[in-house]
Amino acid sequence: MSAATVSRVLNGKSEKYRISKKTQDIINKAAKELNYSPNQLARSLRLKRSNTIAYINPDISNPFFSSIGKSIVKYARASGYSIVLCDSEENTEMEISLIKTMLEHKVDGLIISPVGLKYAHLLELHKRKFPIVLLDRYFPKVDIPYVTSDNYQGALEAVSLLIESGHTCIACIQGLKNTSPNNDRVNGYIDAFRKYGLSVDNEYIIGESFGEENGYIETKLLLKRKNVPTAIFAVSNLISLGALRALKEEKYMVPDDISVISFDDQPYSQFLSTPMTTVTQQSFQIGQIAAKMIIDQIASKGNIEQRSILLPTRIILRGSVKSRHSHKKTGMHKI
Amino acid sequence: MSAATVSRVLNGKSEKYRISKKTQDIINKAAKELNYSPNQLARSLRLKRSNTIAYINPDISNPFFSSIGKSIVKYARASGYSIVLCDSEENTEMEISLIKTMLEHKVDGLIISPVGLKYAHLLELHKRKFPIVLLDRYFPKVDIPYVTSDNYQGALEAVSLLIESGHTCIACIQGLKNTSPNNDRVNGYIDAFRKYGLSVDNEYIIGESFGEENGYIETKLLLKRKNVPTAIFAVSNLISLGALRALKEEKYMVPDDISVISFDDQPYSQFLSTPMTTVTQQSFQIGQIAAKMIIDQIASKGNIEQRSILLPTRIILRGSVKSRHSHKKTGMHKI
DNA sequence: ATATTATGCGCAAACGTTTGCGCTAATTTG
DNA sequence: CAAATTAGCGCAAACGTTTGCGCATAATAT
Repeated sequence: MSAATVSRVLNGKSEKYRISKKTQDIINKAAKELNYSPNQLARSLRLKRSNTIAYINPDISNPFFSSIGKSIVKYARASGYSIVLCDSEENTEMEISLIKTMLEHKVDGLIISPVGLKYAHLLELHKRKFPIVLLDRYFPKVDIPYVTSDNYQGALEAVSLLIESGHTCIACIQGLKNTSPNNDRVNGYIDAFRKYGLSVDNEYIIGESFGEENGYIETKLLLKRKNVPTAIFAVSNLISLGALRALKEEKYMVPDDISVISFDDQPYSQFLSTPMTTVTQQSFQIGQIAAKMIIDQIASKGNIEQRSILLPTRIILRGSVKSRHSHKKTGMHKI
Repeated sequence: MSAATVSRVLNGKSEKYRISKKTQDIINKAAKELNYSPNQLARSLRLKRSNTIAYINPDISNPFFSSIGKSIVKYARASGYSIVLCDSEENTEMEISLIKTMLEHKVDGLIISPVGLKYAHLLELHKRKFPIVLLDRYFPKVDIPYVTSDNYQGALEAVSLLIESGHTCIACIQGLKNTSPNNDRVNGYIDAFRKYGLSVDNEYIIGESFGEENGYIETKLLLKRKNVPTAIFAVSNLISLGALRALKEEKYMVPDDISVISFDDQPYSQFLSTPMTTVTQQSFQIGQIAAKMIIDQIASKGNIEQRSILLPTRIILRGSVKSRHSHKKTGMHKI
């Protein structure tokens, strides 16, 4: 029984290579008995594909990314792919190094939530027709396919809600500058002001990272200003958590002293001391779509022209936004 | 320039094989220029090691596991290993299948937070001297090395706190039965009652999964009993989240109507409508230790006798536990 | 000048698969 | 019964490394 025959039987090519039923039985039985399992390294080496996809993101412990990770892993496995998870720690150098490692490991494709400040290394892959899809953060100037939420629209609606509730001094605590989700959300913030004919004060667009610490620090500073804003638009779930920490320390009540609205809904959002009004993303779908896209790219050997996907967000109204219209003053009427 | 020489130079074995400085330079320069990067599949095939470790757990989107995942990934990478993350979805069949896949991919070792109901497949690996370490869930009957928290002690302290606060009717909403963290925590619960000479009522040990839904359902049922407990001991972070959901629906206030204490601290725990008293685990250390252990096993080719590690937990006192002692009745005095 | 030792590098096997091609034996056809 | 066809399977190359061994050539010793 040559290795060749074994290979053909075990890979269901008995038909094609006319392996007799008898031989098939012998091989199958032996495989069972010896508990044979193929060496995927050798297989991948020969086949030039590894059935492995890498998912690189900036912070696995962020529930936003971990839930996306879960959906990727789930969908990919159903399609016969394993996922190698990497954490770039919001560091582009690390990201580049991880990609190199993944390429050496011959992953078939790459899903990446990049740090988002540089794209040369990603563009090069795409140009080489290496399967790649961006998730969450993308590059407007560059045509690498991506899937993300409609961050602009989400922010526009969130801030509109604040304005319609009578707020005019609204701080925007942003995440990492010059990344697409941040830009889009900040632009949504700005355009909401425009929409209502208000001017935006750049002094209230602050912050520089998606992390908790940033939310904490910026809120602390905010509360020391002479004009403390009446509302905060937090650009990520971790930022709002940090903001809450600062507000609590400084004994500000939400929403009585200050309103808060946050991007990213989480399971706990409804149980916060004041349940948080959030703009929620369809993270499970995002992951699943990204997985589907990368697998399609792999199947077509990078010769497919893929359209990027923008998923709608949705505002979940809870108690963290207070209306500043006194019932007597307001001229607004519910219909 | 033969492949052999190139290999030796690029792997720093020029000394050993007496490659001339001149040749080294030529090779190094060419490698730079051609942007050469080795094929790790071929390398692994030849070397019989892949510099890859699998981490299988029951739910990546659970922040407990994802933060552990992050620390594993971080430590492993620093030691030159990549991590393949798998999600068994609390399903033993899936777990077995994932392990098979990982072995076929020739991972060098396996860190696993098993479903915890069966261990034959794990024990077999260990007996074959395949590097494996259990994380969080382990098997008392079996000597596979593990790292986990001192769940018994944590539960004992948590429930003792409730009892000392004057609670006697305390529900224990447990997770997946017959898994070690669950057993240990339930035993801690029971022994706390014994310690104070109280009898435990098995009717109040309920539940069957670590998930949110379980916490919700069991709390719902609990609140319909004729004797509603005055306190709930939730055996996981997700269970307490589900409990909160039910309590809110049924308009029970924490801690005035009912006290809650939960295993697993989370960043948001302090911001809940009543900040939650929790028993916190050192998840980052758990991940790091597990990574270190598996790497040591790999280095020793499974010939190391490893001791399992039990990390202490710590109670974080917040507002979700109410004292039922009236100040007049109690004979207890602060010193 | 010859024998010895040191230096520098390539040959070829091995890792475990997959697959085009071809060989033998069995079967069918004329 | 010979020729042609078909059935059934193995040979060997290829994937890209690593490494023991050995072969030249150069340097040194005698």
